Amino acid sequence: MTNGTVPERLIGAATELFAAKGFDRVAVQEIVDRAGVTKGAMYHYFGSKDDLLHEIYGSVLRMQTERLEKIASGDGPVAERLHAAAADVIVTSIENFNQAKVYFRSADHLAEDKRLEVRAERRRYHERFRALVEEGQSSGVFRADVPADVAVHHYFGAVHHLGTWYHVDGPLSAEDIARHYADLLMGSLRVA
Amino acid sequence: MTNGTVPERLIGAATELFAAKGFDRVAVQEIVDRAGVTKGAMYHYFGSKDDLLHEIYGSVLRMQTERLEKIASGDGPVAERLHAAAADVIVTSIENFNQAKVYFRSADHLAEDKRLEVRAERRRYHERFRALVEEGQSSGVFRADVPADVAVHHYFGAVHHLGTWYHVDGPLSAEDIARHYADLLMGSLRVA
Amino acid sequence: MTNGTVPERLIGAATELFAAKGFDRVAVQEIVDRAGVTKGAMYHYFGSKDDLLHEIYGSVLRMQTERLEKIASGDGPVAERLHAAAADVIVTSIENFNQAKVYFRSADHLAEDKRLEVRAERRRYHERFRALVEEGQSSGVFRADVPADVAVHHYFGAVHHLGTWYHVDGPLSAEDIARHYADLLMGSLRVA
Amino acid sequence: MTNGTVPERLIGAATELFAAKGFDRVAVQEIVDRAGVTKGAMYHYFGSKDDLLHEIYGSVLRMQTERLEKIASGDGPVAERLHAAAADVIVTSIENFNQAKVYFRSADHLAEDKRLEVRAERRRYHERFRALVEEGQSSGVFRADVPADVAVHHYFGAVHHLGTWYHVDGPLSAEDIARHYADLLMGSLRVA
DNA sequence: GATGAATGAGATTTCATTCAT
DNA sequence: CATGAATGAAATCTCATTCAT
Repeated sequence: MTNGTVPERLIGAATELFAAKGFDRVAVQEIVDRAGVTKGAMYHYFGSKDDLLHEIYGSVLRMQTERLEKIASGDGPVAERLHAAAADVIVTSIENFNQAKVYFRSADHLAEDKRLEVRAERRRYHERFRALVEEGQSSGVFRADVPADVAVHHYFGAVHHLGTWYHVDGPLSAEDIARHYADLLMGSLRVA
Repeated sequence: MTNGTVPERLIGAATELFAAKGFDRVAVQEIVDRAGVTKGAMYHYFGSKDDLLHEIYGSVLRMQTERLEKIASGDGPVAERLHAAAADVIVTSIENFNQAKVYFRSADHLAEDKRLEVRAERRRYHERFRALVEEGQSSGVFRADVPADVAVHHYFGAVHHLGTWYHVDGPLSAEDIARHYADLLMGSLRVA
Repeated sequence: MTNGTVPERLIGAATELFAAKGFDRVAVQEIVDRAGVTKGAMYHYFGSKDDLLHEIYGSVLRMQTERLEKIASGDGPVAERLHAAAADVIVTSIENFNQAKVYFRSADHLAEDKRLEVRAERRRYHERFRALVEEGQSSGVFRADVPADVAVHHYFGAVHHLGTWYHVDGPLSAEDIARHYADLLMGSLRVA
Repeated sequence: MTNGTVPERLIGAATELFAAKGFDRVAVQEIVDRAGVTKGAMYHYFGSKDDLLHEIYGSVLRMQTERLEKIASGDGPVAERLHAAAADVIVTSIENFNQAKVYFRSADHLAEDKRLEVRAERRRYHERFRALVEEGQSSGVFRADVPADVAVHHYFGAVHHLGTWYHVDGPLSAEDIARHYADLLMGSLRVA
């Protein structure tokens, strides 16, 4: 972890450590040791340990929001767009597994102001996804007896949980999981 | 929080605080203050802060394992038993929401020895649930193109996520959520 | 500095150090070293370094307020009461010289809430003293062409300055200084 | 604070900040931010943060010493010269209120070598003022039962205290205060 | 002349745990 | 049974200063 600029190395070290042990279990000293710099350097670039988390958090959130936006606003049938979106979030989460793990498990460790900011962005993401589900429900493609909100929470629960059981070097590739998860989602929404 | 025996009060206080803030954000002092006792008393009954978590953790796990065992070993059709199990875990999680939240989010905060013990128990639970799914797959009631393991992880991801969005005083009752979640699971496993 | 209870030793050590070097120049570590305890012990008894200052500050302020109250509300002629009050504050400041030095120089190092509390108390003290001066002015014993407020600030400036030049083992006793200072005050207020 | 040469801007910024918060509560970063330069620039012109204080300190001291010298060595009656000197120090302190505040409150924050230098200069100032008082005492114009030293300390205590209560935009002008303070001094020295 | 990244030492505070009573 | 004083290690963060550019 001694390649790249100092801030990059710090973000990298923090990502690995937060992913492995959780925000509260990582000391600033560990982060800077792994990045090969001193604490002073870290506080030169980041206002606080929280800032580091916020940065990691924000970059995942931004990426996933952008991708969802692009996929959701495509022009295929809604079932295809939802399937693509559902699979894409898995693939990108696994490709950036450490970042995603940090994102999935450290939501509530941000300080007040940043928490609000992030929560608003998350809500936008959730709503965009829900809109896809609702679109399918209105057009009769998806079952409508389950609230779209509940279905979305259900699915993202599954996604967030990936971090606790999936192993990159296990038998299932990112694409396998993506396909299975998306299939489960599509199946669960099929009209009876 | 001044009713019941001292250990009960301590468990109660710890449950509320761990659920609200997460294990690492709660000081032993807060717990004993809320329980109306002193630190000495806490260390008289519990060996460590970790022990307190372990206790809460264990009681949820034990209860859910017992209930799953009873439901899974019933004699109705497998689809009914799976639906009942899936709904039951939601209802009991919501009925003991704070305990469940602690269970859902503080898995990795246990010390090494207890972590192993708990992990083994969790695995048994997971395997019992998976056996139900496999039973349905073998008998052709459920789709078999998605590994049972993946389906179970998918579902319990959704369940664990409840703690981050569900509110007891919201518009949906425990039974509503239970039915929706179980329906989504059954739908997702239906043969195409 | 290893006699007395732990909080007493801490207050004692802090008083000496704050008096000698000023609040900001004293590390908590120095205080606890001198008191012969650990930092943990200090934070067991005092919420912060500020608290320690507040305690010292408050005890001086309380003592001087009480003494002024008693002297001012006596029943001799106003000139005698003012002279006694002016001399008394010198004597007690010198008797508790370190405490007084801390009080005189570290006013603005308190945190916001405590600063307001202390400022209010100081104002009451100032006003009680000013009332004495005004009483003498109304009754024609003191010159009235100098605002009482200004005269009081003038005198207490002199008093607060004691800490920067007076030495307990110098040629002048507390009583000498007290008499001279009070004489200067009385002289300055004499009608022309 | 972006007019003047870089060193001037630095001195200006430091004066305001030291006056407002005290030397130890001001970070070098704040000073350079307010002056609109970088830390490198500051260390180019000044050897240390201490140096900045020393500069401010020295300029007040030099100015007041010069003015006292001129007034004291005039040829009017000693009472007039003392009154003029006493009033002048007030007026110039208020005209340069921030500088004076820094001077009044940050005496002991200088490093060893500079502290000695400054202390010597202060003593000369004190002695020149005391000489005036003694001159009046010898010639019988002032009371001689109070040591001149004590009277001078008394007066400069009052002067130094100005920084803690006087507000430039309050009801009393610099000249008002100057007159009152000088009157109090003269009154206090009058022979009984 | 001037920059600003980086240091390294030290600041205050927190906290799970122990132990004499 | 229970107390609460005390520990000691570690946590986050600050800051004057240096130095390669």
